Amino acid sequence: MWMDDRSAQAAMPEEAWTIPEVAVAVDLAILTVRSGALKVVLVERGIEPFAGMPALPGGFLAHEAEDVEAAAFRELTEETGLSPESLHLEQLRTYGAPDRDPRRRVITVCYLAFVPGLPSPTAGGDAADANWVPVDAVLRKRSRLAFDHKKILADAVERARSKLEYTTLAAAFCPPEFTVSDLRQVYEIVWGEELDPRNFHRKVTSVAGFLVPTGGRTSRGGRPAALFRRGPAEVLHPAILRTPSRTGRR
Amino acid sequence: MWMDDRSAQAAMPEEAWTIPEVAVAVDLAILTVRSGALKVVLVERGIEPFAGMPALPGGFLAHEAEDVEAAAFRELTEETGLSPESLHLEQLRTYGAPDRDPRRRVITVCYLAFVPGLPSPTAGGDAADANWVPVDAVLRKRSRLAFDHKKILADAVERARSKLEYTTLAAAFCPPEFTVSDLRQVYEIVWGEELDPRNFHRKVTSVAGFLVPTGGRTSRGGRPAALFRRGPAEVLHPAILRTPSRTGRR
DNA sequence: CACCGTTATCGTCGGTTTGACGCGAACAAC
DNA sequence: GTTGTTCGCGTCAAACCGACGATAACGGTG
Repeated sequence: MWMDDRSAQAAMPEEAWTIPEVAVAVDLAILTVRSGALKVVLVERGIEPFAGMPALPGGFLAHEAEDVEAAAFRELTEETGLSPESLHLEQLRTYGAPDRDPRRRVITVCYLAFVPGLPSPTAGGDAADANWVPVDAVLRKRSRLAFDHKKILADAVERARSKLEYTTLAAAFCPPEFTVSDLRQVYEIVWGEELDPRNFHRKVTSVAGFLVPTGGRTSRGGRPAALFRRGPAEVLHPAILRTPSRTGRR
Repeated sequence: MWMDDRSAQAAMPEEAWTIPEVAVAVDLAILTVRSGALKVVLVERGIEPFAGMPALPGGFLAHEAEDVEAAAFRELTEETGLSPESLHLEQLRTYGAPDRDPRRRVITVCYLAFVPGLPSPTAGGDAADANWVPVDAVLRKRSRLAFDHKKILADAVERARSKLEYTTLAAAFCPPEFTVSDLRQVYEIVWGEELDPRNFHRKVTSVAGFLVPTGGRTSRGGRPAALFRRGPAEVLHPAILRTPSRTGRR
């Protein structure tokens, strides 16, 4: 407590208790849509524990005074080379099980970055490798990640999926000019679910401020499709919900 | 990082850098519905900093190995005397701004407890007082809380409000047998918004598994109302949404 | 008992959103 | 021209919404 802890430390001589300090880390679930798949940046650990095993990028605070979110941005920049200006970076959750690191006590504040256009990560430091990896392969039963990173990744993916329901974020994964089909593919890739092209078209075009028609058209085999640019809206009104069977909630 | 941090520490001699350690606290937004109002447990700080100022209950980890969620449960039990069996306790967010505590670096993992039937808190330790306080009074412009606790409380209240939209939690704040009006009052109190009794009645009675009629009736002035028990459902299908004007989204 | 105020419950109405799906338009390839 | 493909419009029934009228069933008052 801010005040002395009156019950847990009551039996202890007062001068024996000092505020415990633990190592604080940040971990990053950096997600993107690439080559038709939802992918995450994984590094291969070069040192123990879990040497050789894939893990989420992350690290300890650089110094005692570093802001946690700043540490997340710093790690993101270091791992991906991305300049963090136009970045969706949001706190996911803090994982603090006492045994999550076999060496010592570590609690990790996890952040989710779900952004397009990131470059390929470059392995460095104690990371033997760093790559974009398809999420569905990582989340399969047999696949393993270091620490509790598989659970963290699962939480991050669920958060990313639900963000598409309520925000216009999906359009950011499309080229500057894109068709409704391009946009639909982003949804299908992230949700892992096929959507009816006609109903999807009706929904996205009826949300004010989501799509701005450019007048242009593209053709890729069938009837030419109208081109759109991203509109000013950031929230979807109404939302584009997944089928309830896939989420459990709602 | 799990591996050495290759850029932030690159300029430093390798042996000069050790993993920084910070104090980790938990803070609790313990919300309930009491005497017709949404209330939160606040303590009055007995020591600096912010001595004499109201604050959320919370505290540092008892020892280096204590689980974070266990620390939250421990603090909850200490402050309220509640046995934490049937408890909704969920992680809200971690607040880690470097200057949030004027004395030293502290990051705090915040939890939300939104449960009925808690006893009155008993002040102790360095807390000069502990009480249930109406949330709306605390969130007013002129009101102040220690540290960043006002922001934390605002986040907690928003979370609690949205939980009523998607879950059957509100029924837990009603007696074992209750009327639709009892349930509606919970919604109105938490949301700070009046609801149409007729539409509310239609909605809650049409959600499968939410309410189970007991056959009994109560009378409190007007026409006797049917009595219900809580049903097995935990999620609301369809959801009972607030009017969009109050939330911004949707 | 008649009446009234109050609350509960049912029902109606028009509007919106939904999923399922038919259909023709507009292209490319052959 | 024919075929295959994608696109985009339209239809339909079902679900759901907010607004609100109407009635039922009390307790209280005259």
